[in-house]
Amino acid sequence: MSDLDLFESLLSCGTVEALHAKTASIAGQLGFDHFIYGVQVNTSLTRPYQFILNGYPKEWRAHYVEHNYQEIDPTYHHCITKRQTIPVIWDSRVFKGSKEAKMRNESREFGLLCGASFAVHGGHGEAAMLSLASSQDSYRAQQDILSLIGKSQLLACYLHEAVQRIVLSKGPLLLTKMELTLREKECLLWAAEGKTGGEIADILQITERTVTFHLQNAGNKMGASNRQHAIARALSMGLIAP
Amino acid sequence: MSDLDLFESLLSCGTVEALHAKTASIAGQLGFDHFIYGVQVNTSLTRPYQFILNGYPKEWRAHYVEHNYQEIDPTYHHCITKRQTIPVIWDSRVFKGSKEAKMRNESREFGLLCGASFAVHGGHGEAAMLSLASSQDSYRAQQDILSLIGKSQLLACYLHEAVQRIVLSKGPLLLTKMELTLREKECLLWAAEGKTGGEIADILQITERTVTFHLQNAGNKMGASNRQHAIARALSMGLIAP
DNA sequence: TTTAAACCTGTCAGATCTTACAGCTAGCTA
DNA sequence: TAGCTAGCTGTAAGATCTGACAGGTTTAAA
Repeated sequence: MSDLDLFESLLSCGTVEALHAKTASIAGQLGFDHFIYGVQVNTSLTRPYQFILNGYPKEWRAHYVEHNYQEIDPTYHHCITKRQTIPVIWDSRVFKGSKEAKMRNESREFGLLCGASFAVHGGHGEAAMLSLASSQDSYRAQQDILSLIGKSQLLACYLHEAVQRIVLSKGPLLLTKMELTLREKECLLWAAEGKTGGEIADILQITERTVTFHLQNAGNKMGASNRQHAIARALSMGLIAP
Repeated sequence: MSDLDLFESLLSCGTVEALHAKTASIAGQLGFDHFIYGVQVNTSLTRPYQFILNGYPKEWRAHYVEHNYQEIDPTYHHCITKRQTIPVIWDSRVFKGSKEAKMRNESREFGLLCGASFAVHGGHGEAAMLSLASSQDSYRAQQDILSLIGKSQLLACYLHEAVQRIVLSKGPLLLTKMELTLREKECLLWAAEGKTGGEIADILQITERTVTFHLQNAGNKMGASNRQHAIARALSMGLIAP
């Protein structure tokens, strides 16, 4: 079975449980003992929606949540907050602050001796990351990570796609149903550029009433309570570009 | 030199020309004779901005543009229009329509015998793709593509990051050092959640006038023309990301 | 042919935002 | 002491947005 077939088998998982098992299996075949996948959708800025597939030791995960380590975790910041596209390999340069180093040392005690994190961003504003870790810390184990970095990144891409199909399409957001029409996007885009209704009307050669209409429709689709909210949602969900 | 070092060398390219040469070199080392990278940003929805790094035969590229093949190109639709995250390997299932098959056959005449396309999406709404092609069409060449698919995907990620850095460093907005006060960020965040001035006043236990004051100051700092604009800028500049 | 979606337009009262004026305190630093 | 910054507050006219009313065309799929 080629690597690609292996990854594609993720796409045929029908349930979260099957996906979890399959991912654990593939990670194991690549030589990783632990994995964790998380995706975040900024449907709300103060309370973003998160879905997590946890293949880490439960104790460490509990410890992480309890200490609110997401706040300081540099891999989280790299992949999710800063939305980088390249992977990050866990080394001392990454965990350079004292708090970060402390967190890293604690994670070692739970068996996460070396590893790397991979980012995937979907087209609907969601940011995801996959972390793969080994309970070996030998030079050999670290070299293995480097040599497997391409396959690992690809695993992240396929896993994200699989999660997308299983969870996000059925999830509370119905991202796929939140498609905006061309006019709605145009109006939102110009509104985000600071244009008033009248100015947008001039730009698009329609009446101000129609601009209001499109912005209203867009806002309703996204559950926005006013124009500002609609713009913020469209931006953070990647429906329009700044 | 490990693969990772090779990919990371892309990040130190200072110019588009250097990046082009380096990418061609890396693609060559992976066994690909041709590459093309394109990124699309929907700044204008009717005429989106595109940046392309063309390592395809010039004749084919000209032919592609002349016939407006972007309209029917299934790899473009997969990576850019539909914003998928997984790669697509060029086979007959992909180019299944008659127009698509015609396009594919013509591309073969220009030396693009087998290949694959890889998608990367950044966190700011941009969609990018990297296509890698070989002028060999042997079973061996096709197997090589499959075995190199992980590295190819990773190349796409690094190339995208490199393009981001070069384009952003030349960009007109070098406002990353913009600093907002705590109150300004708080007000912006709640405004982005759709709260009105009065509601934010209640939340922060200050008067509505003061909310207006902070939002005004934040807007002035960012050169925003109104509240919507300030929210959009703060979001796209990552100033109020939680 | 019917249906649906995208698109477009009008009026109008009331809520909200913008921008101008003006003035206050607290804390820090030169 | 003076100067600066962050934070806070007030008034008021005019611009802009919101929401609820009501109506229309075009296009493409069922």
